Amino acid sequence: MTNNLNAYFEKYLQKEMLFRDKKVFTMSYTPDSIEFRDEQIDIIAGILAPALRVEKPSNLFIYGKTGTGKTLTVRHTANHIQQVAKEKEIPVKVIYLNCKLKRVADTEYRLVAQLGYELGLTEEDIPPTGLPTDEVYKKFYRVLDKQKQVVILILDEIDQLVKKAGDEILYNLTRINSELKLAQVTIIGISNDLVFTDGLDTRVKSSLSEEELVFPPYNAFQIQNILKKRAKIAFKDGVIQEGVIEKCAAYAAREHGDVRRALELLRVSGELAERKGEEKIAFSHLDEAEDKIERDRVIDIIETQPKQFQALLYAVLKLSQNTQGFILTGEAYELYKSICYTIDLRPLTQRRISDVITELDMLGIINAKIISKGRFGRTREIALAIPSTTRPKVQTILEQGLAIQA
DNA sequence: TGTCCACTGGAAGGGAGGGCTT
DNA sequence: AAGCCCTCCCTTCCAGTGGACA
Repeated sequence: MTNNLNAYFEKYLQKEMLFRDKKVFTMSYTPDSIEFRDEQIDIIAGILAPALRVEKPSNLFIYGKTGTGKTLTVRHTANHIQQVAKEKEIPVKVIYLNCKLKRVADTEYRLVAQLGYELGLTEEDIPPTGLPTDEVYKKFYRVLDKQKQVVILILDEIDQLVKKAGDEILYNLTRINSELKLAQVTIIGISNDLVFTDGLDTRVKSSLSEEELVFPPYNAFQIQNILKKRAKIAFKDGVIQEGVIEKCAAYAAREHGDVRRALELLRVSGELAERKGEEKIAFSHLDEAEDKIERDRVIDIIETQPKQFQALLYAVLKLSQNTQGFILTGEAYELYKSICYTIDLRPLTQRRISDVITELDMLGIINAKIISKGRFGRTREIALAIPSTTRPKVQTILEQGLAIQA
């Protein structure tokens, strides 16, 4: 390769590129118009409109599965309101927070701190850690209440927040208005979890869902439509083989109508085709892309896990090579312990490992199901949720990460 | 029918790592 | 520097449990 580098780059430059503009594939891309969501936009706009009269809009709760356009639609509508407010000098402020982002808004302290930052406080006012939580609240209230204004607080993936930090935080937030003299806060909660509110404190529940809105999944036709529109911007003319978009949409529709998936699939297909120097994106690229996306996701997760998690995963991997069927918690724990001893790592307790198993399950790296073996106790059946083609690679990564000689 | 296994998962708490105020 | 308060990761302790078996 070294000797041919010039030739390679030369060829690279000459090669017909498939992409015209990749920005439509980024998360932050907002199309001028949002397809198939007029109804939802109208409803949201109607609910938020009182903000323009500096009255507090009702709180709103939005459900819908991933990739159904919730975030996009809400932000789109809220931005419009803010735009109008700005022109007419009406004091409306929109704050958008994604509660899932680690180290941003996944605990009560950090959420409130983040809200403070959004309102102009700095890390000097609220350090990332250290203050009592109610002190952070006070600082937040103070900056919020400095002027008469309506604040629209959009909490995306709010279910994640509650799962990690409990629902007390929502209780505090819904009561926030009674603490304020000038400002008013409206909360828009967005959740992927359709039964999320079931577990909430009833007071929180009723106050948070003054209004509710459900985003249905897109159907195959709608996904197709959206894909075509974006593909027109993203790719040069005629580089997508007939039927590829349709199939892409069909995949995604089957997988719960997730447009984000569909877009990613299309992008990766394009990249694969381009890298191979092909002129058209074909069905084969679509299949390859599906594989690659899953593989990258798995590898990315595994590489960033702490050693303890990796050691456990290695144990599960080894066990699933040697035994047919399921692995039980006890077995996995025993092997994990002996792995720890050979690599000089202090093993965690079984209780902790139990939580680690749950975490890996939630990441989709393993499947763990509680079963009862009657007289022989209750435990979890664990199975690796990694496609067999990816396992050798995973094994190498783990062996490197843990410094194990194969 | 009751027993009893091999765990699960809740509760409490410790201590390391951080930063605050005084 | 002392004394708080925070989060995160972890341990210890323990009550709870579905269902095969006696």
